[in-house]
Amino acid sequence: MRNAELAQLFREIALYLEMQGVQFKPRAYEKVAYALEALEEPVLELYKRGGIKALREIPGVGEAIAEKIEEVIKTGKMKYYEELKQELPVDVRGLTAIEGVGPKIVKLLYDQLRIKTVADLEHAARVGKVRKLPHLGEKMEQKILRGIEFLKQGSGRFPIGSVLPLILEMEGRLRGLAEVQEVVVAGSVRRRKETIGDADILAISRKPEKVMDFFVAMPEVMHIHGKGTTKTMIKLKNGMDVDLRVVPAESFGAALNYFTGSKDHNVALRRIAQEKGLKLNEYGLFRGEKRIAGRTEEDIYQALGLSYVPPELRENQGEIEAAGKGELPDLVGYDDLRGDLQTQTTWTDGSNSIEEMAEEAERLGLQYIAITDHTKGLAMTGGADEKKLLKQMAAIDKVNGSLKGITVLKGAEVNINKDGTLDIEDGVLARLDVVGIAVHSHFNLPRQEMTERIRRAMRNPHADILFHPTGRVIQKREAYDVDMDALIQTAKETGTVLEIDAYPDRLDLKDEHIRKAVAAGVKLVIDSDAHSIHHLRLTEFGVAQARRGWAEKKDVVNTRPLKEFLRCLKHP
DNA sequence: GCCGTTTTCGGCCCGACTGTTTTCAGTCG
Repeated sequence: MRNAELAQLFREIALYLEMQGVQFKPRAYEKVAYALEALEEPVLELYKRGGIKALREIPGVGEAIAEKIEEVIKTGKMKYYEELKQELPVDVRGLTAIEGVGPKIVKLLYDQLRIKTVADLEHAARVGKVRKLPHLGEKMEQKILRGIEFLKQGSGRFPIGSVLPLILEMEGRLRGLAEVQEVVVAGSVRRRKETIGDADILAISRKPEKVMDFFVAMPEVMHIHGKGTTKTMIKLKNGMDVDLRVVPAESFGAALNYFTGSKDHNVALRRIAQEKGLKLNEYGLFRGEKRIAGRTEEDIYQALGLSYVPPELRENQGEIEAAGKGELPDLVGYDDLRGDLQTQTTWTDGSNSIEEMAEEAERLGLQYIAITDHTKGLAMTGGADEKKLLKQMAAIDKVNGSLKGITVLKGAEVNINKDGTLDIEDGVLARLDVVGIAVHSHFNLPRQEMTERIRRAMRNPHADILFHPTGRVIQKREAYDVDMDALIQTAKETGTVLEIDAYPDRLDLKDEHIRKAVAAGVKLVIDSDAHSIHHLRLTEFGVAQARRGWAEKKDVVNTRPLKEFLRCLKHP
């Protein structure tokens, strides 16, 4: 059983226990579910390596849960779960996924109407049975039907690249109001998570009614969930929920901190406040009745004895401990990049010429750009063979002759064959400035074989950068099964640079891999993977990803000037 | 059920809004 499936099992147990009104245990199971999802190594491997003792090393896993995991590994089943399921044989996960439906309502629906599935619920709501239940009414019935409709439409999460521009535009409109003194986007958008569930916007205003009226009147609004003077919640036509909160100036920092999250980071901060005899909420940091901080986030962190934690790090993954010791990383900045090492042109599947790409890159302030069109293994893109590559090199020489402010590097996105060899011969690779290698086929190899395949390719003395190392496409394609620890190790040994592909559908490496790579001293590069001039600016998402992985400027080789950058590559 | 410079028991983050209430439960973040 995979980690994600096991996590789901525990999450369901948490829901069942909540339905029964059990105290505290649901949190314990939920916590383990999160921990399992965050775990890089398959639980099975972990167990094989260290048995039940190793399982207990997982945060939140104690004796009872370790035994339950062992039971699943040995028998494929969990008795405790089966019993809970038998007692209340309902699709808790499906039902609670409906907006406004939680475990208590699921239980009510089952007890009163024998509703087990989303389909059952939809039917009951359509014929008007739901509104007759205690605590539910006509409005809840309608809300449930709307929630079911929305669920049918999709996952409910949006890749950050698809929503950030709109959110920033809405922020800008609010900023333009005379009644608004300050406005900031908080939530997972501010933390620059890979996908966004909903957006939170905070504002300071003395006339909140007017701000809320303006907000709900925006043309993108499809539905108003609720509207008050401090909190208003809407759904946009694209399906995303956006909350706007108006807070007093003296609490703005506290509110910003609170609504930026993550939830885990907040909980940890509150614990620290508690230990100091203080109370932290969205209105400020209090000693008794007295507010001792709250106007800015900086004040709050300082009052808690912590250095300021950048939003991208706020996941309770050790940043609070580091902030306490003054050991937070000096993160790579959004303006630090000097070059872009993965771009495609009309020579293959890009839509702009070498010259157009170079000119746009120069306009964006870059000093160098590598042209890395596909190679022959990717026939559908018109991938280059050796001959075509040599021809393109000559074309690049010509462009370099006419451009002054930027250097165009000769590169390629070379296919890694199934056996780990490359699809361009070494003699030609040797003549390129930058060789990127990437997997574009045979995604379903077993873990061991895939790992060996890529390691072999990395050992090629010409292979400078491993492009999009896991191959995932967010919400479309799973990462292929590969041992990333082994790849990081090989990158270290061979001096191969690992790419953070900034294209918002990829964001590959993931944050936890970046963090491991940084810890191992592996060099990173942030690329746009641009297929047109409009994509070149997408590197900002890669920088965000790098920051979420604790990367510093020194870890990212394309923050360096050209000559220094070239010295970071292999030179056989 | 987990966890521990309050370690083997007694805690476990906190508040807004809705819809249903007639003082609050449930959901959400």
